[in-house]
Amino acid sequence: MKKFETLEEEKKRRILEASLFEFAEEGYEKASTNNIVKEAGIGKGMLFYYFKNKKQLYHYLVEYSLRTIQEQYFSRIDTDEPDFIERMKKVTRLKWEVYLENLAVFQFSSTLFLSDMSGLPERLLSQYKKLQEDGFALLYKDIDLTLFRKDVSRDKLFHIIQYFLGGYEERLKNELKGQSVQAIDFEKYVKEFFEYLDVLKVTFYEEERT
Amino acid sequence: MKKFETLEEEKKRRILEASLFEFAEEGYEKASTNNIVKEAGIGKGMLFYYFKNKKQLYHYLVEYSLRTIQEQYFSRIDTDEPDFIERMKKVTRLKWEVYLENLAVFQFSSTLFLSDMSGLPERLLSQYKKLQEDGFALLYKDIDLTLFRKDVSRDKLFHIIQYFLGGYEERLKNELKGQSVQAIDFEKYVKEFFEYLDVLKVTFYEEERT
DNA sequence: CCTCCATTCGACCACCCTGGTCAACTTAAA
DNA sequence: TTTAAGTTGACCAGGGTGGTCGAATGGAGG
Repeated sequence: MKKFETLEEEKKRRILEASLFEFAEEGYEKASTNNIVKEAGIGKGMLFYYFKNKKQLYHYLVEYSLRTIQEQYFSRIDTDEPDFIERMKKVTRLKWEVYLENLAVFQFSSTLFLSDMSGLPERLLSQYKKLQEDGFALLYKDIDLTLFRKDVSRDKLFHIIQYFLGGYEERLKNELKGQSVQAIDFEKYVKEFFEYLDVLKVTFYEEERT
Repeated sequence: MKKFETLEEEKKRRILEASLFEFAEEGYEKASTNNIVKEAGIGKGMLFYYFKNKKQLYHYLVEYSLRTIQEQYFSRIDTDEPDFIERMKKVTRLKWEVYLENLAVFQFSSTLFLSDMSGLPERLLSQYKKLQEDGFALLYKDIDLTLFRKDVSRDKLFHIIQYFLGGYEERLKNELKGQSVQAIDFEKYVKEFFEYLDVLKVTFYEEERT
């Protein structure tokens, strides 16, 4: 939609943010265009001047979100780090940074990925598929497997770390819910998180050969 | 509500289940009494014959859920097991069993606990507080701390296990979403889960003294 | 100054759903 | 046959829905 793209940045930001949050919280059907225009501070008519209807707005948001995640997050992951746990440190730190700078996009996406996307246009579906593949590869490519201890299943150690990351992230989101982004002492949580991963290094990696 | 309590079991079950699911999925405000009566297969009038209004129905569901979790789950946790990981095995197995037998209650409760409960009557609030305290004690009371290895923070090992449990549970819920309860090969997941915990025993507990 | 057109607004539309009521009906017991 | 409890769904006023459109605004070009 050229009309929307050429808008001044600030207004664009307000409309995108309001729309992403509304769809994230309510889902497609129940999201209210009235709420969106109220939150974005524009007249009702403008939304349908920029986007021809609710569905087209939604598709625009999906594309925008997938692109943002690709550009801001995935494309910046450092796959030169062969130590799995060290890579997880870097990946997670980057993820949180990008998350806090793009709250609306991430919240919209996390509900999007859980929802039924089968109704989306082909172009968006393949864009999503590519994102999945990239994300998977970036996490596991060129990992040095010899670091792990050998008396238990390496796959299980791998997965335990994954589940731990998921659980920790969720607790973090719950704890920070409602706080303003600026008020969050980011480094404090990074430090604590790294300490946990260091414990996993001691317990999951082979002992240092002296 | 005496009217409702003395109903035949089957009808009671249908109404409870329909209500719990509706409130769980939509939240209090957006939950529709029309949907509930349709799903429960009763006339609109009956719901307001049993419960004087929407709010009273909701309060009844809260109390019912708290009571169910207390009776079916918490009161059956075995606190004689001093080995933390072994206790987690027992607790989790019991939790899953009860979860599958009371899907509606657990789904309602998990949204309830995340929501703002400050508007609830005092009686329900203190009932909830008691549940929290009990749950905490049952998980940590009389644990044998000497089993853990001593070269890393015991608290961190504790928490990592907690986060792992949370992450694993969430993945399981996602994987099983949409499947009918009967179709689930419960034991398969229990077995896999226990294997993970055994890995944690090897890595987090002190080596056997020979 | 006027003209023109892109931009902006919000009142308005027909439609749908809401929590709750109530007159009418059925059932079952006395 | 009488009485009361149980049950129904049409109905209500109120509010929200996605989307439209006539009118107002503002700035550029003549």
